[in-house]
Amino acid sequence: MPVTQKKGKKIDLILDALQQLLEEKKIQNISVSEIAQRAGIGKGSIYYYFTSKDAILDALIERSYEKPLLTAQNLAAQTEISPFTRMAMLFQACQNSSVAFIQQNGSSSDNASAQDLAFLHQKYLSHVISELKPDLTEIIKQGIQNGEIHFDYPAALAEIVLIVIAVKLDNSLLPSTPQETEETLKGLIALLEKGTDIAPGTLSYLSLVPFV
Amino acid sequence: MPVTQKKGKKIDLILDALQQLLEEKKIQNISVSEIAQRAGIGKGSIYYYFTSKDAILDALIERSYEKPLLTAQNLAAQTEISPFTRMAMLFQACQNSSVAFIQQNGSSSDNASAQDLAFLHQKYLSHVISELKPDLTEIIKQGIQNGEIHFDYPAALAEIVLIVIAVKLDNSLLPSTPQETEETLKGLIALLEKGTDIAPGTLSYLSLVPFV
DNA sequence: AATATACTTGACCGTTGGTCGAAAAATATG
DNA sequence: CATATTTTTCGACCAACGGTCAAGTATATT
Repeated sequence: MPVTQKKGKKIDLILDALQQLLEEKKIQNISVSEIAQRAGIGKGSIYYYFTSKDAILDALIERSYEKPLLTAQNLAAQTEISPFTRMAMLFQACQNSSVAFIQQNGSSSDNASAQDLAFLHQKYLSHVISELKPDLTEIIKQGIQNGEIHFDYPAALAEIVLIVIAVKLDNSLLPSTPQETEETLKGLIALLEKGTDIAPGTLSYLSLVPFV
Repeated sequence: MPVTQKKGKKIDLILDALQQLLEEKKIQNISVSEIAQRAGIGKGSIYYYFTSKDAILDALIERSYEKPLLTAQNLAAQTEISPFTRMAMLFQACQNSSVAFIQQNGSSSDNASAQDLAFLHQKYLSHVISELKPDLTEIIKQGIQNGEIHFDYPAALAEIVLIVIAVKLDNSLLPSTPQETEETLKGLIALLEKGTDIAPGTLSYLSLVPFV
């Protein structure tokens, strides 16, 4: 049995504990001792595997997006599928992953300003955008080669789309009503279709993304 | 001498102290006692004016953007100036304000992961986008009426532009090299010009915005 | 002068993130 | 199997934190 396997098991135990606790309360109100207790290990052991409380959170977010990110990479490689379909699948893959613990948990007993989740959200946004950008860029580039998309800055376009969608999807940076989100999304689609010479309606699937 | 005046003086003293300290180190490494010490008052007094450490930060950010936001509102009202010029002025006004303490301070002796500034940045982004949105929307609406801009979702367009620019300007959510920022910006301009039937080049001033 | 109100303060409290040395478990070596 | 060596576990411990508070001082009101 390889060492990494065993080490991984313990690490997963800790991450599971944190993930559980995050569904109950906010990070700022979760102590390292609490994580240890929930994981059924001593507090000291936590610091054998992680350098800081922050590092645990980082690892959890990374783990949560391992699978959808892999999906994204595979998607980027499948050139026989239309770039738009692949984009749609990419966004779907993100949606379906365990973003659950990112969502607001208003039922908690403890109340701190909504801003307390800043850590989590900042990390989520940062991670998902930067990881997805290369794949989406690749997809767009292929769309340009196929002549289905007309635009000179594929990487920039990928980043713009990801930023807007991720920020609106997160809904904590700029809390919005579903109507407002819908409007922004429509605007983005209109801008993209007109700005990249895509046939109107091609991108309409984006509005089907199950926001919040 | 009105009471609010005196109270305001003390509050400004506290905010000044925090602003100073933020130029030296990260919030997580700034203690409330330290703020009090720098402000020349007792720690207890801080809690006479603010309910929490977080609230001090909120107030500082709000104070920092009072003037540029006022400028933005005035700008929105001046219909005789071209909407593009007003947009440029708006972005300039934001740049010139005291965003200094938002910037990364790599020279500090203490080292925590860059993510520690999450609070600050989250609040900065949230504040500046939501406050500027109505004004930019108004400017765009006027541009549409003038026939200078063609687009069906002015509010959405304002939000999209603000999100992308603010996120890239902040440069902490998605740390980028100046070249990458330049590329994204060029892409945004191209997308806007093509997507809203603006004459090419009209928006090029955006690339002059002194990014980081 | 007396009373009431607005403001100031630092000692104090409960908790926290993180350290540490020792113990225990696991593994390797003979 | 025993012994040596490394890896892993642990909770008492620490300094430091955010926040409270009762007691004090200034200021205004009568």
